Amino acid sequence: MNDFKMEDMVNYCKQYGFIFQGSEIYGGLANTWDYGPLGTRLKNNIKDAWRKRFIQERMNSYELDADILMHPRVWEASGHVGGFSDPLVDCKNCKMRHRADNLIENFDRNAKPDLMTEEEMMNYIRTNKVPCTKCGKSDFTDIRQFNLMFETKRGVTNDNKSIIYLRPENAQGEYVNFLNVLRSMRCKLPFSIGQIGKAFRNEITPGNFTFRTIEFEQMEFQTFCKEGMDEDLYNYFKEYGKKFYIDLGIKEENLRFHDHDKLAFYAKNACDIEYKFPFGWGEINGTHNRTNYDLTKHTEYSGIKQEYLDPETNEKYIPYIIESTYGLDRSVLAFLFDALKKEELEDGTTRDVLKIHPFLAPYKVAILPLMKKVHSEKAKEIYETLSKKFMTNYDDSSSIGKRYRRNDVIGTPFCITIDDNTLNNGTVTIRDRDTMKQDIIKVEDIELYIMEKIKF
RNA sequence: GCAGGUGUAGUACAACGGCUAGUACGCGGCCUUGCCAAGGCUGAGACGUGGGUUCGAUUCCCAUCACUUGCUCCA
Repeated sequence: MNDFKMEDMVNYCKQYGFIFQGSEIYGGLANTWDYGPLGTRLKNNIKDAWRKRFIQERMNSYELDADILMHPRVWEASGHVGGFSDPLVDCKNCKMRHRADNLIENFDRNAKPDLMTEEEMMNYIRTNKVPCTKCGKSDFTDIRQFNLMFETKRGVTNDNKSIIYLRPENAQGEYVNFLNVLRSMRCKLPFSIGQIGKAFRNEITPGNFTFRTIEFEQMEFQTFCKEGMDEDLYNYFKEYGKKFYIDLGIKEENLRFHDHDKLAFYAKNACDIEYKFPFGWGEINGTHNRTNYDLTKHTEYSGIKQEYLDPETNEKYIPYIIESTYGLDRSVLAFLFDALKKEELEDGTTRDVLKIHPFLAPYKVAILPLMKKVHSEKAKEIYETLSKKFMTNYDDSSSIGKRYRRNDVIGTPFCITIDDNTLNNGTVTIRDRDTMKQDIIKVEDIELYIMEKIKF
């Protein structure tokens, strides 16, 4: 169980510079959040961990950085222009909002709202007096479409042809560059394209802090393979993803798989990794077997064959794709919830400690001169050296105990105290956040000492 | 987007139709101390925004924005 509620987490993040409300001085903008100095470090460290695990340590994995803005035809091919919207109606009586297709389906299982146009759905509801599931009356507004893609326009003209979209998912960037990566990296199947980047969805959201936002960042991993290998890879990447979180310190009991029983139209199989947030289980990763759907569609819409020539069999085929997407903002939140602890001390008081994996910690080490007047000069010297290697914090105000606490609460794994011994013998006291144990080590050994313990 | 609730320093809370809007923790500085939130002195910091009523509004009213609970939505 988490020690902190969502509200406490929002305050914590604000207080210590992890996450601030977006546009706060103007009253805030719903569901936008800005990462502060420590949050940015944490987020970047998660990206680094992911990049190391998914790109660097895997043969045949390549990173891509595709543009957010893409040709509008991409979203026609992907189905987002046609299908990424919901037909919604409001009950005029009780103000309840419904999806028109769900209303019809509930009313008559044999009706096929998927095959109806908007107008046909409306007519069906009116002629059959389909009732509101809440109040029972049948008095609805017209259907309104909510397309979840953010639109913008390019150029100075305002005609429809100039509408472009902020990408609602990153995957298409990898798909449209399939042939480019294949050729330039001389890939053989199976190979993977990973990407970290932002996506945008114009959703009506219930908030939950950074769990659901209109602008969000994802770490994606698309593996291209031959049909037949797809299910093995799908199962492999589910486990691989879970291991990623566990290796970075998330407790296993706070993670679970959630297999989708209702699949999106492109998917053969889909499974989420969920984290136990205070509001319930929430998706932090999704792995999908997208089959050859996407590349087939892009072949169709672009007229360019998205095929692989198997060098051994000389067979040409459109590869299957296993997609595994990691929500970066959600991962930040999960890591924070999992690591932030209230710890009871011997004297009965408590301290908040961010017991986060050292690889993810915003600062790796804090330099604390025991006495400001006597030890600051030496402390700054050591700071200069260490900061070339790690994110290093420097704190010389208030008592030494208070400075330990300040660093505990932001997750700094090591605190180094500079005292008279440093001046005389060249040794420092290094204190471990989790064990509270202290070691006396030589100044020149600090780097190796820390390096050894922050490995991932 | 609908319905209800809530908006006072970084956080938690207080007060008031009119005087310099208080307290605690946190933050800065100085003194003292010197290895786990010590003490003293001191400093900075807030009535979400806009309009209305009023001689005067942080307080009452309206709107708006944000947060929040429920519904809805969620590739």
